[in-house]
Amino acid sequence: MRRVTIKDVAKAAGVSLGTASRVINANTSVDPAIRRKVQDAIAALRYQPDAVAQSMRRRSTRTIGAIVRDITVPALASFVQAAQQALHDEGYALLIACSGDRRDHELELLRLLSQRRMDGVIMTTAAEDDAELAAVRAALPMPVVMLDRTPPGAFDALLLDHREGMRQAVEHLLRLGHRRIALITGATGVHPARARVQGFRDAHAAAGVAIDPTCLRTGSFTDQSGFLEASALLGRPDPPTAIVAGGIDMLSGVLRAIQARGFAVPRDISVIGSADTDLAMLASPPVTVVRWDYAELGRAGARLLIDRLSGGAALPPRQILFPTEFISRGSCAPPSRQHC
Amino acid sequence: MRRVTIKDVAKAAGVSLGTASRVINANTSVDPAIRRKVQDAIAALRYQPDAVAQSMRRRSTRTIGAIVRDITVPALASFVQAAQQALHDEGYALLIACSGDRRDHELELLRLLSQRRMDGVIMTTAAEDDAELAAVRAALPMPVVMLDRTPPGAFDALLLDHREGMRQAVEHLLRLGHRRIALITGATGVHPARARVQGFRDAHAAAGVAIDPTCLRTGSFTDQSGFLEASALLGRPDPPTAIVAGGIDMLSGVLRAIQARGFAVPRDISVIGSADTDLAMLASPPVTVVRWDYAELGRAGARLLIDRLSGGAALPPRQILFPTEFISRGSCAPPSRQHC
DNA sequence: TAGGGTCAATGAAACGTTTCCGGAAGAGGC
DNA sequence: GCCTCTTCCGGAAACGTTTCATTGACCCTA
Repeated sequence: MRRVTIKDVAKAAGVSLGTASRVINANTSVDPAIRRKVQDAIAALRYQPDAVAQSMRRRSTRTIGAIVRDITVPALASFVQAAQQALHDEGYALLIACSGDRRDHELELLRLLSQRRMDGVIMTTAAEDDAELAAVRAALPMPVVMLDRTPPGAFDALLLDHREGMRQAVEHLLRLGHRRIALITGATGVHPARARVQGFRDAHAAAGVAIDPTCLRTGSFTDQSGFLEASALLGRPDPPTAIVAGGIDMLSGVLRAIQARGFAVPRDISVIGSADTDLAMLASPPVTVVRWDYAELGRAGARLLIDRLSGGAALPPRQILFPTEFISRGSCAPPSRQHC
Repeated sequence: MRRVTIKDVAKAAGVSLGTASRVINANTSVDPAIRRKVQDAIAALRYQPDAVAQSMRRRSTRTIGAIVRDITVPALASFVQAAQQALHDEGYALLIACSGDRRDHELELLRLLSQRRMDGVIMTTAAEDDAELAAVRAALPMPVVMLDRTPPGAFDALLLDHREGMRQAVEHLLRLGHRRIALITGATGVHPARARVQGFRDAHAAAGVAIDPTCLRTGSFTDQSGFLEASALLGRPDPPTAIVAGGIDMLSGVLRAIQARGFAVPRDISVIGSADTDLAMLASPPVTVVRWDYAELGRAGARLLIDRLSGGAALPPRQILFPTEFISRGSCAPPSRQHC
């Protein structure tokens, strides 16, 4: 059973290929009677245009590629879902790929997306300044929207104000009396880690409190890293009295480490997370977080891409900064005396 | 700057198109010297085959479509991620689409995936017996793997043994002395809800305990539904002494309802969840769950599809039943007297 | 040496669209 | 009644591959 093509439609309607195509794409004028006949043929044959052939001819796949660290992270999943929905509404589909924040995976995926002729790409990157990554990104023939990254070069970007969020979080802890605050975040080769470290410093500087450099842990953004760093911190003779998890999926690791050590939150240690989740809301006590709307980010990313794809190819790059919000819940308290 | 095509490669190497194609696809024999020349040309020009043109000609996109209820649900995200990884290893990409468990969304997405000539589809469905959905599914020209669904017709399927999992969970509660146990799950038009209800009945029957039909809530699988049903149950004069959340993202809703009512787990009410999550593990007390390996499911789904796509088109449909595991944690206790 | 058989390379067709170009037919103005 | 303009349709080219049928060269055998 052969697939029914536009040729079949044309034959059934007794018109030429070109005419059939014209009524399908409803752009130019065609005689109403003939249009009618073609539409009837389409309906009768259940004709569906072949998207691959259309892509071939139009040189556009109407598909966007997304490279994301790990779609298992709820925040990233909502981002992807929102982007997918917004893109869908505009007739675009979303191809997803997970890099695991690994440089070589990322390289391979970029190659893949370009070979598959994506119309656009939404991505994070494992390292903003890696030369090879930068070269490949720059050589990409389609528009790219960066998610919470600011690599050198002219890219549209969705940025979060982690700096201010972190500043508020640390300010809150300092006000409570904490003087040994730890920050666990990712490598400073990327915007969110850098911005958080800045906010961390900002708050300390404003309060005139010195930072213990060994309490500043910049490794990787994973849950596992959250667990390891927190375990190490808590195992020291002079553990911090508060830990800020500066990564969207690090909170669970930090909490596990705390649980494993038998520490109580917030009596023995105060905790602040980044990005809101079921876990943060329903833990007991509920966890204070710096949060933002990831779904809005997804929609904005789609918007950015669609703008570029519908005529705005030469627009200057736009970087949108999204606010973060400090939500105080029950996981912070003044430090207990024995730890001071 | 035109894209470099195989024609450019052929010209640069001084051979014909066909020859260039043959060395790229390395299938038939070609003179070593010529092969060398072509490979040099490819490297020099940085030629990348155009996947769209290849799809066009080969009649295969090497792309799989996934229709999933909501990728924000961690269990589904790990499924998707595992499937994507396994497919990627075989040279397939994954196009994702979220149906929100809405019948008409699902219909539209199926149309979309067929129009885009996906090589295969992995999907759930909002209703197994809906006539129109069934017709569209059956008319799909590519292999389909069902995720935890058993619609009529011959489909490969990944099934979970929710029945046995639920039986064990309820047995556990009955042993603890509970006599009013509520089950909140999705509509019985789909396998997981049906299987859970069966397991629920199995356990009661085995213990000779009667079921209060008003404690059997089959609505929809969402978090929100978990909240609403649990709120309603807890607001009754004779609330159940235990609630089983029979859906992968219902636990948070149920816990929120309990929290809102001011009930304590497990003193006032025992809780069991379905599918393991950070939330279940890190809540206090940690929540007893029926769990399984969603990533393994994803890999198996990819396997099923790849088998069919590489020669096994005529294989009889395979339905794989995956075990569930009952994990007892701290959220269940004997019912307190005042509720009995 | 003629003829059959192999091997490798060429050229062309095909995949299913869209779009451009030319031409036919009809309408309208003088 | 003729010329021009407009409208609409048909035919064909093009998008970038893969693959099929041909062809040409060469070797081996009778």
